[in-house]
Amino acid sequence: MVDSTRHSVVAVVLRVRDGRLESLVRGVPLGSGETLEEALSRAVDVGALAHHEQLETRLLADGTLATVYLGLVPADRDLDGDWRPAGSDELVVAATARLRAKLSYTNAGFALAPAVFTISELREIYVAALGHDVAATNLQRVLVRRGVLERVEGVRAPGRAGGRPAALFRFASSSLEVTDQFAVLAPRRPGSRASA
Amino acid sequence: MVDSTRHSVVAVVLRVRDGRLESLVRGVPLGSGETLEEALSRAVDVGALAHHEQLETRLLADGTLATVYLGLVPADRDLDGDWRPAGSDELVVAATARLRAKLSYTNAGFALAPAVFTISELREIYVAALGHDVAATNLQRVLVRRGVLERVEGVRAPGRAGGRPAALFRFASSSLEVTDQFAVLAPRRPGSRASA
DNA sequence: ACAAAAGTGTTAAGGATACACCCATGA
DNA sequence: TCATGGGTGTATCCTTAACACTTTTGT
Repeated sequence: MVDSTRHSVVAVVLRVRDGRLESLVRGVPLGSGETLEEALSRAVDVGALAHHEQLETRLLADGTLATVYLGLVPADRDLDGDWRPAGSDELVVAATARLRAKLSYTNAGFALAPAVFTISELREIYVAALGHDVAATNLQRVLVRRGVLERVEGVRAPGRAGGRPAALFRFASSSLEVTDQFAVLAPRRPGSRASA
Repeated sequence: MVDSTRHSVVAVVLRVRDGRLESLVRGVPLGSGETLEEALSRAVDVGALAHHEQLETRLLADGTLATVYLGLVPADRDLDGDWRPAGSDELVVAATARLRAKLSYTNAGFALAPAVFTISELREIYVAALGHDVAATNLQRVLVRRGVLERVEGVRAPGRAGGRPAALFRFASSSLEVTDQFAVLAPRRPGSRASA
């Protein structure tokens, strides 16, 4: 047994700030007898992440075997580091792709949004993360229908330009849940209304 | 640097045989300087797999860090080994879950089906892999609509009990493709008919 | 009154399941 | 001609994007 391939854990963290998707990449070598999750928590403050999941394990250019994680930080939480616009870095692209997919069929938005928000604010986050326009009307309808969003007491006062006060919402759950079962060919499930 | 955590590559291979989903699990230690794919090809005959993809990397009970792959073998190809009914093994369960998901939104069936088949035969494969009943009518319609299946010349003669001869089909592609863009909130894509 | 922002009602289109019915073959 | 397996036509349901219209505020 030679001291063969070195192994490391890389965190690719994403957040939306000022209407832009930003990324932060950090890696640490995997310690002897250390868990992947333990190494991850050395690489980044896991407490600041509302959600994280493993992406893939790949051989980096420098010959180390890296297990890559995707982490998401809510808009109202701070995590300092070298944040950059989510660009063309290969790992960041993979992480972004995963995020976009999950925004479509899970409640992953909870991990990017602040605790309480208006539909307009949520729309900005989705636009930045998805990279294409999203209609506020449909965003609300889809997420409410799926039981992902819940109304919160009160409204947000309009700005200096006026306008109707906006209703406040929050995500019903703060852990990842699949909300759109894309199970084609499945028998029709009769009483499949939201059970909550 | 101690000779820290050992790393291995595990192949979880699935196939459908006699209407049942079967699994084969094989693992090898990752050699020094060896690629994950190289180790995989030592663990199993990759040439017999119509498709394979990485599942996850996890710490096994014995303390080795294992990168797990899912492999799929077509019904008309042979790969010997200790095939067992796909059961409750944790890795096999994870692999089965991934397979079921991919059967819904990709053309993954190509990796389980023989080169040419009737809809009935394909239905048996889907039933075994998905674990629930599938209507032949809808299976055909969904897959043909998506451009996943193609007609092949000729028909299969009926058995001794009679019946109409069955049309033959094949998969249009033999590499994994996403056929159902579950992209909710996306603007309507106008000319998105099959481009082939 | 008017502009601006938010929210609701309604329409239309597409995808998918279910089911009734027609087709082709062997005995 | 009847049973059997295969295939097509059609109806219905559901989800969702689009858009017009109403509501509520500030100036």
